[in-house]
Amino acid sequence: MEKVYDHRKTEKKWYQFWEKSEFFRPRFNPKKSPYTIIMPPPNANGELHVGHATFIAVEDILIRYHRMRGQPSLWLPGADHAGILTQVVYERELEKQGKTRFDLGREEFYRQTYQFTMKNKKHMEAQLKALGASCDWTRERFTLEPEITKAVYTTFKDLYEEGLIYRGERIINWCTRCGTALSDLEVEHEEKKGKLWHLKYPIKNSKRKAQSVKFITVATTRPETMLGDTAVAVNPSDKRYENLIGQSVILPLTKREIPIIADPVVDPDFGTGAVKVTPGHDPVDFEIGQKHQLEIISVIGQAGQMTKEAGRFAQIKIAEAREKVIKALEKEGFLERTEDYTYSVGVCERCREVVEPLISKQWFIKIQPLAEKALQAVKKGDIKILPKRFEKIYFNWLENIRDWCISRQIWWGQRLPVYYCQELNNSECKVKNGIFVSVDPPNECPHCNSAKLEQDPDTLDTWFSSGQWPYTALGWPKKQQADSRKQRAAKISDFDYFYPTSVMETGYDILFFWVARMVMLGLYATGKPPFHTVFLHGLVRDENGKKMSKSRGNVIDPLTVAEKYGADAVRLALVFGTSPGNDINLGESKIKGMRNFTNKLWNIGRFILSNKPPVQRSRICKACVPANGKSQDEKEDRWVLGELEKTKEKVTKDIENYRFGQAAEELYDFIWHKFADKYIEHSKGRREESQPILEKVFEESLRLLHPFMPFITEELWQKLPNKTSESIMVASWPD
RNA sequence: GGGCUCGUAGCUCAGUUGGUCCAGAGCGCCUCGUUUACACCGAGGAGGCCAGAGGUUCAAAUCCUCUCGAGCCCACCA
Repeated sequence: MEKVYDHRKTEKKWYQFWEKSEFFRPRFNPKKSPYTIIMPPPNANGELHVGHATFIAVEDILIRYHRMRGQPSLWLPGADHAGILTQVVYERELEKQGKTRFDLGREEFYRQTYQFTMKNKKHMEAQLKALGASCDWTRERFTLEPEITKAVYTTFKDLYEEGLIYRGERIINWCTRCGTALSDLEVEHEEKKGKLWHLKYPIKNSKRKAQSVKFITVATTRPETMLGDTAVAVNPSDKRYENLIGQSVILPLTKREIPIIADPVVDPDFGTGAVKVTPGHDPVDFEIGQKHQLEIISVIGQAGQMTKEAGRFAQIKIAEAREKVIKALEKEGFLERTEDYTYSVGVCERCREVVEPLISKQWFIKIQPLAEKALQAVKKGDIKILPKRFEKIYFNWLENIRDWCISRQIWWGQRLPVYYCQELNNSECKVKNGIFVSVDPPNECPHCNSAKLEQDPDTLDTWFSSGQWPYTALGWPKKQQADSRKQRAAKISDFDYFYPTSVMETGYDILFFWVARMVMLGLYATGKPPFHTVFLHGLVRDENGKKMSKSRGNVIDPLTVAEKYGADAVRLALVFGTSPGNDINLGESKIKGMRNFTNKLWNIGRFILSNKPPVQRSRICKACVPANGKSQDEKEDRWVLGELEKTKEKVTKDIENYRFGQAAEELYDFIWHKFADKYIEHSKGRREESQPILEKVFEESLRLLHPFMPFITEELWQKLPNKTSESIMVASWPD
């Protein structure tokens, strides 16, 4: 054995061995309850980052542990097409060639993005393997493969036919760069320094009597939207405006007459207590408009410029229009004053462009009924969220949820399974507006048999498909699909056997985006919770707790450090001393420390395995050591075996309770400071006698350590003179 | 506006239902040591009124209240 452990000589070798031996594939056994983790499918548009490495470290611990406990354990890998993000990434690639997606056209763009995605996916698979993920590659899935898409369409159709998916013209978040609608979650809010403009709206007929015109003053951060105002609202209990309610104002610049209305959402203490209402460009105003049946005027278009409704400001970009409107208002004496103001603007999560609320015809999920069940599932304890504090956050989100806009005006993704019959004069089609949903591409309209059909050009929100991942990846709804011959004989499909899954392990940042949606859609489509436990890990930050980002230059690339220090070291560094749900600070020094531990382990092995075999290799167990031997040696023996027992107990309990950081510390402390520093040092004076105990403690330590550090433990296991299985992966967990 | 997390050794963090690992680990620092497992090492050491104040208790880093600091998430802040 070399003096220093070289991970480069072992890691690849053992991964290939495991995969070839089919150790990653669970053996179907109807008598045993399976253990299943569906891997959060990485986005197939780039490299794996340290966040991926975290879930690999944690999920692989769980899977390897349960596998060693004898459960048929499935860790199902996959990749996500990641809708808008991938489209943005590939558009940037095109930009380098001076092209846009429109130069390619929809089909060609899709084809190229598909190729790009496949290339990335392949690369990511290699990265997952390099990090030691013991997932079942024979079951790997991709969100855009036909089977998955069909399953996603099936759910869409069911929801549509139950009236839970509808098409509506409503106010949505619009990204002018991406040219698509976004859900509320895809909009991030940024603080921005701007102005609060106070505008004076003249009250109609107010100058008949007096010389001076009476005004009502409203404040706004977006003066250009005043062109689309269709009311001024005040609080009904506001004494100041009591007698103005019901009157109207003449909207400056447009000369339109709009009413003064009363609505309780208006806060009388904010600003002047009077607010301009622009139902076309503000979500709150939209709701006020609905309540009071106000006209909707869209003055901002999808390209980020003023529409013809904006009159003389038409075609002008928003920012410029803002200045021009202010100038015009000032000139005409409608600008009362201006003050500095910090407000928040919505920006597109993917491209950071400012998001415009505007009216558009989109597809929505009526979410309340689904949310209610998702709430109950956690409240009743059918699903446990760990750490528990996230349950509260989950409840809060679901209790205040709004309908989910699921249509996107992008090309990359699953196209809506919605078709429009062009024979709208047919009576049956008239009733249904010629709209129908079909899982398979239809040849004709189901109502009038017309072949003149058009498919909706929109694509589905990527989270609508990933929200169904736990069951679509397992082959739902095609029940016959089974993996092994035994399964087929028992007529049990993967879905039957492995669903509901055991644990959903992911970062807390996608609790809403993904976890909550999986619960809602899983309960809806399968009638069962998609998993029993949600375990949320923290986000990885740099060694000073700062967010990792390319611009800061503090990014740790997991593959680079794995190459340098070994995948085992990186994985251990990601769990050692961490606690559930709390962020993880990671610096290279920590990884280096863990690398040192792998070397320590290696040298413990080198010491024990290079010892001459003992004169007689007696069977070692606690009972074999004289229970009340009085010699120092016997005390040492009993001590180390007792410590081993304690460690086994603690580590097992820690893993069962998801305290991986604690478990790692226990193992580190026992192996290094108790076993090596104390017992082994002491054994040097009586090597032959202590050899059986050395071997026993070493062998069990390797098994305990294996879920955390799979590679080095396998390498050492293979060197054991009396190993009990052909791989440590399939050895039993020490009890 | 609502909610969450954190504040423990110079730095980064553990500390499970309050008591027999309760004051810990890694990195860093100091002294010594190249004894045939390991210098990616060993032996020893310095260093913390567990943010502050009050309370509950026989007993609190651990539970409760408040204060002060740091960060994060949600929200219809015109």
